[in-house]
Amino acid sequence: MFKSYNIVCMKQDKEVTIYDIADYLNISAATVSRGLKDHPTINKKTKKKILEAAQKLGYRSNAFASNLRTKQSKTIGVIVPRLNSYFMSTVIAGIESIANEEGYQLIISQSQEDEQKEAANAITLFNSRVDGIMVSLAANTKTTDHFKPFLEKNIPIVYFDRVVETPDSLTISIDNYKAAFEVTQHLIDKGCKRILHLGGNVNRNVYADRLAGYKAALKQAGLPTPDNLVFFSNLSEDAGVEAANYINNLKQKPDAVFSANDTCAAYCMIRLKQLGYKIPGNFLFAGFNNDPISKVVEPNLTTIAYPGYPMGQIAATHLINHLKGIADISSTNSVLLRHELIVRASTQK
Amino acid sequence: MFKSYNIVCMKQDKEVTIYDIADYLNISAATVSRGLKDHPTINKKTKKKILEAAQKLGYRSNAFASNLRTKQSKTIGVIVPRLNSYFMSTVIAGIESIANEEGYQLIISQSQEDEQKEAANAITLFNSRVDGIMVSLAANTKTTDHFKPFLEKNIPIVYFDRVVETPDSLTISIDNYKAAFEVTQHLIDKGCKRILHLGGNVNRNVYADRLAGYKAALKQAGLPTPDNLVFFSNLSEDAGVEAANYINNLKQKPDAVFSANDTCAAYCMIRLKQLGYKIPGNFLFAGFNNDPISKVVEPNLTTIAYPGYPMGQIAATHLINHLKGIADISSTNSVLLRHELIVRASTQK
DNA sequence: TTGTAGGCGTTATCAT
DNA sequence: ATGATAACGCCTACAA
Repeated sequence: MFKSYNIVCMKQDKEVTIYDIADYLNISAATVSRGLKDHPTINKKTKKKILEAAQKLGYRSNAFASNLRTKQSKTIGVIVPRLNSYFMSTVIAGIESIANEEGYQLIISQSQEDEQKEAANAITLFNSRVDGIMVSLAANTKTTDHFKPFLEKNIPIVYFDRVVETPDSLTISIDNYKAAFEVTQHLIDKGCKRILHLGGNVNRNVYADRLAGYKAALKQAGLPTPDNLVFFSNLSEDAGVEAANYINNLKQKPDAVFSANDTCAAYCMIRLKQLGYKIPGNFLFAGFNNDPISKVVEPNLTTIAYPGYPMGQIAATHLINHLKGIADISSTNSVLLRHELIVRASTQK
Repeated sequence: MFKSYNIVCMKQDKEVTIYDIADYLNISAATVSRGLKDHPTINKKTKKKILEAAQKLGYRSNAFASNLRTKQSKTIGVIVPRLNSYFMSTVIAGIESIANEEGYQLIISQSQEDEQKEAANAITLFNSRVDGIMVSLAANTKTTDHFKPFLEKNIPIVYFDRVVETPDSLTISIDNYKAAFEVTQHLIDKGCKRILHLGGNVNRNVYADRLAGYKAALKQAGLPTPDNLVFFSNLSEDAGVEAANYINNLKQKPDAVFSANDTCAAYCMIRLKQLGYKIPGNFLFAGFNNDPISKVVEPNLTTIAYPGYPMGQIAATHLINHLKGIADISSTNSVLLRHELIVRASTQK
C-alpha cells in the first residue's frame, strides 16, 4: 500500500518544497533555505546534506514564492520595434547571451514601430514586475511618458540603438553623426559633388544623426545641400525602389547616394541598374548597417559596420551590473560603441 | 506633517494591494479579487467600483502572488538554435504577436546549435515553471531526454521547423520532403541531369527530408545519385565558398545545384562566378528559405518560400489553445504548412 | 452576492 | 549555526 501511494505521489504534481527536505533531514526549513543559497552562516556539511537531499527528492525552487518574498523577478524586459530584422535579432542574441549567463530571464516584445503598442508593452512589462528594461524606440514614438512608471519605481531603463537621452537612464549606441560624416567624407574624397541622402524618420536619433553627419560633411567641403538631395522614407525595400525612380526623374542627377540603411540602398541600386544606370559608374553608393545583403548585392555595398551582438551584450551587462549594485547606470549618460567604415566595390570607381 | 508623510508614501515602493482597495471601499479582499477578474458571481456595480478604485489607487496586480497561488505562470518558454537568423527571428515575431495578444509572456533562449546548452536552457525554463515550451532543435541534438521533465508534469511541448515526432507533443513544419522534391523536379524539367545537393546536418528533419526529397526526385526521373553529388556542411557563408571550390575541382561538373538554404547557395554562386562560371549558363541554382538575400544575389535565386511568421503564430496558437483547454495538442501529431516554389532567374536558361 | 480564513513556498527577523 | 515565526499578495472553499 505504502509503495503504490508513493509511486502515485511521485507521478503527480506534488512539488517538493523546502519543508519536504527539512522533514527528510530533520532540520528546519529555514536552514534548508540557507543551504540552498550561499548563506554566510551555514555549516558546510549541512549544506552538502541539503543539496544532496534536494537532488534526491527532485526539488526545484519555486521562483514565484521567492519573487513574492524578495520582490524581485530576475527578469528583464525588452522592447524592440521589430524582432525580424538582422540587426535587431543580433542585438537580442547578444542580450540573451549575457542575461542567460547571469541568471536573468528575458521577456521580449515588439512595438511594431508603433508608440501605442510600445506603451502597451511597457505596461505589461511593468505589471509583470521586471527588474529592468531595455528599449529601442519605435519610429513614431514622440514621448517616453509610458516609461515613467519605471522611473518612479526606480526600475532602471537602458536604451539601445534608437535611444533618447534622459536623466536617470543609460543609452548605448554608436556615434551615428560621426559615422555618417565619415561615409559622406569618403564619397567626397572619391570626388563626388552631389551626394543624395536616403533618410529615415528624423524623429529617431539614428536617422537624425546620420542626416546631420551627412550635412556637416557636405558643409565642411563647401558643397551645397539643396532640399531635393534628401529623400525621406521608411527605408524599406519598396522605398529603395521609389528612391531610384525619384533619382531617375531628377533633372540634375546626383553622383552618389548615401542611404541610412543597407536594405534601402540595395533596392535602390537594383532598380537603378534596371533603369540602365551603372554603379559605380553613374553613382557611387553607400549604405549603413553592414547587413548581410550588403555583401551580396552587386556591386558589394560600402557601408558602416557596427556590432549588434556586442551592443546587446554591453547593454545587458550595464543593466545587470546596475541591478547587482556593482555599477550605477545614472553615473554614466551614454556609451558609444565603435563603428567601422567598410569600403566595398560600390564606391570604387 | 501628514501631507509630507503621504507624499513620501506615494513616492516609495508601497505597492497597492487588493487589501488597500478593500479597505478603501469597505468591502472584503475576496470581493476585490473577484471584481478584478471576470468572476461569475459578482455584482456589476461593485465590480465597477472596484475597477475605479484600483485605477485611482494605482493598483497593479502581483503576478508572483497569483502564480504562487494558481500554479501557473502565463509564460511560455522558447528555445531556438539562433536568434539572429532571418527565418528564426521571423518565427519569433509571429509567436510574440499571438502570445502578446493572449496575455502570455515569452521567455526566449538560444541553444547556439548545441545540445548541452539546449538542455541547460530547458532546465532553466522548467525551473521557472513555464506553462508550455516551443522548441526548434539544435543541429547536434540527438535525444530529447532533456524535455522529459516537461512531459512528466504534463507541460505541453510544441516543436517547430526543426522538429522531432514524439507522442504527446505537436510538430509544426512544412513538408520538406515534398518541397525538395519539387525544387529538384523543377531543375529536372529544365533539362538538368547532374544536380548537386548542398546538404545540412541530416540529424535534423529539415535537412534529412530535403535530401530525401532530392534523391526521390532524381530516382523517379531515372537519374543516378552518386555520392559525390551531395556536399554536406553547416550551410554557412564559408561553406558556400567551399562548396564552390569543391565543384570547381570536380572532374565531371554538375549542371545544377540545389542548396538546402539560401545563404549557402548565394555564396556558392558568388564564388563560382568569381571562378569564371556563368549562372545560369553553367549551373542552374536553387536554394531554400526565401531569405532576403535570395532576391538580391545575381541572378536572383529560385527558392522555396515558407512562411515563418505564420508558422510562429500557428505554433503559438496551438500551444495556447491547449493551455486554455480549447484544443488538445496530443490529438494532432503534426501540422504541415504550405510552401511555395519561387522561380527566379537562377533557373531560367 | 459577499465575507472568513487558510495556505501557496520562500525568506527575513528574531531568538536560541 | 540553527530554529520558530511571520510576512509577501493572492485565490478559493466554505460559510453566511
